[in-house]
Amino acid sequence: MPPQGTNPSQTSARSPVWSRPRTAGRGPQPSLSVEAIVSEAVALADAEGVDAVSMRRIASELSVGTMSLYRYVETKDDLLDLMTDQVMGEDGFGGELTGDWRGDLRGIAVGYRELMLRHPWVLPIAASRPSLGPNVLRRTERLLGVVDGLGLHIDEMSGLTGTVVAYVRGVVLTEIAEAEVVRRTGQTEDDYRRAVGPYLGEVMAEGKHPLLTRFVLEADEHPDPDQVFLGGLELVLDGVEARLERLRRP
Amino acid sequence: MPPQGTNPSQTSARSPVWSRPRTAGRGPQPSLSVEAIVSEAVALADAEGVDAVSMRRIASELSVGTMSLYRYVETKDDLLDLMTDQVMGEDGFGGELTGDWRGDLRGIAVGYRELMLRHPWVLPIAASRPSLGPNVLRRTERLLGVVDGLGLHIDEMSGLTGTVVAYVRGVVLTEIAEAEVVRRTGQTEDDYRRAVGPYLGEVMAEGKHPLLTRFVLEADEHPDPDQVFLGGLELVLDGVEARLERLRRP
DNA sequence: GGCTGATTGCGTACCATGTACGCGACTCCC
DNA sequence: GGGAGTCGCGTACATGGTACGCAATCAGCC
Repeated sequence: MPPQGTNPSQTSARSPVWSRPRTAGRGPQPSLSVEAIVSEAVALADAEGVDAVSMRRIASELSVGTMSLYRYVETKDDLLDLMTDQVMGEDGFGGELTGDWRGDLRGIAVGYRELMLRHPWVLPIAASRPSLGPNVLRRTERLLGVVDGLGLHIDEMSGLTGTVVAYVRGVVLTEIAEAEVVRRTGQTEDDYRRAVGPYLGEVMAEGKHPLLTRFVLEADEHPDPDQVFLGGLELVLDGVEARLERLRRP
Repeated sequence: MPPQGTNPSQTSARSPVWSRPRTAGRGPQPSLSVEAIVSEAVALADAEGVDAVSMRRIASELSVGTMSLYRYVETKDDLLDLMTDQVMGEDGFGGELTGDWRGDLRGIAVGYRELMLRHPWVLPIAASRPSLGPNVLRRTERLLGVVDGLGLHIDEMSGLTGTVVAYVRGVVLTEIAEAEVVRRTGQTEDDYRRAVGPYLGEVMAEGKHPLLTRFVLEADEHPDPDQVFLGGLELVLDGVEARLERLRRP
């Protein structure tokens, strides 16, 4: 990554991947396709983590020279955008909305979390400027649709849904980080607890952390992550409900 | 990073940084200290982003050979843990709790967000297994203290506070990602909007995305991030309130 | 006061990354 | 059949973390 990172540069006008021309014409038959590259990259990222996705690796997996990939994809960031959009379409968006905002919102949140757990590398990408691929657009439309028809201003609609999305991302961020540590170091949560146990024992013996102590001694050691997520989600949905009521009788 | 990433290895028992012996003794006077290294690394990360924090760079900033750092710090990951804990203590934790759970929780959430915006690199670290440094421990204790004395089981206490924390992290994740893009590419949000405008125009013209269209046309173009965050936070706190009421009368 | 052995600083080396550049081979259009 | 545009890709560069081993340094013991 050459002179980058310190240049408030002139790149300010790159057009989005989605609207770049698909030139056709004269030369030899392309032996690859953007789709093939994207699919391979997704498979790699899912199986071995984002770090495994290097241009060299993708190329070798496709039995192709590294630099050949750059005939199809402008930069690695573009590739990541394309990967994200592919994956955002894979679950068919979860079917029609029912009109029950609470159920619909819950369904979307659950589906979004599952998608990100299947493809841990999407979270950081999805959380930055949305790469406006067709599938991302359809998802956004559907999400806003949940609170449509309730007489809200668009800013309120995006505020409500945005809050739920933020919660989902926050939870998933932690879950992914944990899984990532396990994948990279091979140290499971139990290993960790054992390694940290003696130190925590000392800390508890000091007596300055009574609640932490209660937590270590009394808390459920293996809470079901799904239940934890769903519990917090209902809490957030209660918050949405309260807000909706307040907005409807001013 | 040599043979790592594919080894379900035997590392399973590394002790936490916090409990490693500080050997003293025979040799020459150390010309550095862990603290000096950590401080330099934090300064660098804040000023130029995590990517600027390389062992070579820190060393050169301290006018010292690269490999000298490894006499004080075992790996870069350890260094990141140490950096995190340093930063977690910098705001004095925000003073005494008032006993008003809603105000206290709001204060902690606001402070936590500010801390992460000041030091964008902490989020991914804080979200994975907590590096149990002294400052992190005090923060955790304080957070649990907010919902202490309400007669809740420790699992409920950690569920409630965890949900709030997840929301904060989700919001901040997006804010940081945006800032990071600006820092790295120099493309501001307005530049982005301009670059993407024509493409979005086409999409809107198709007519398949009425809500997205409303959003583009009617939504506040420059919402105050603080207000957006606080708005969502109140929503979540309403959810907490609802949950508390339900828990208190079973 | 000199020896022993631990500790410090650090140069060198290895492998991995993204991608700019430019060359030769291919193929469609005229 | 020739020119123009495209494809595949080898080479090269700067950047990253850190294993290894050597020389300089100094505390403690005799």
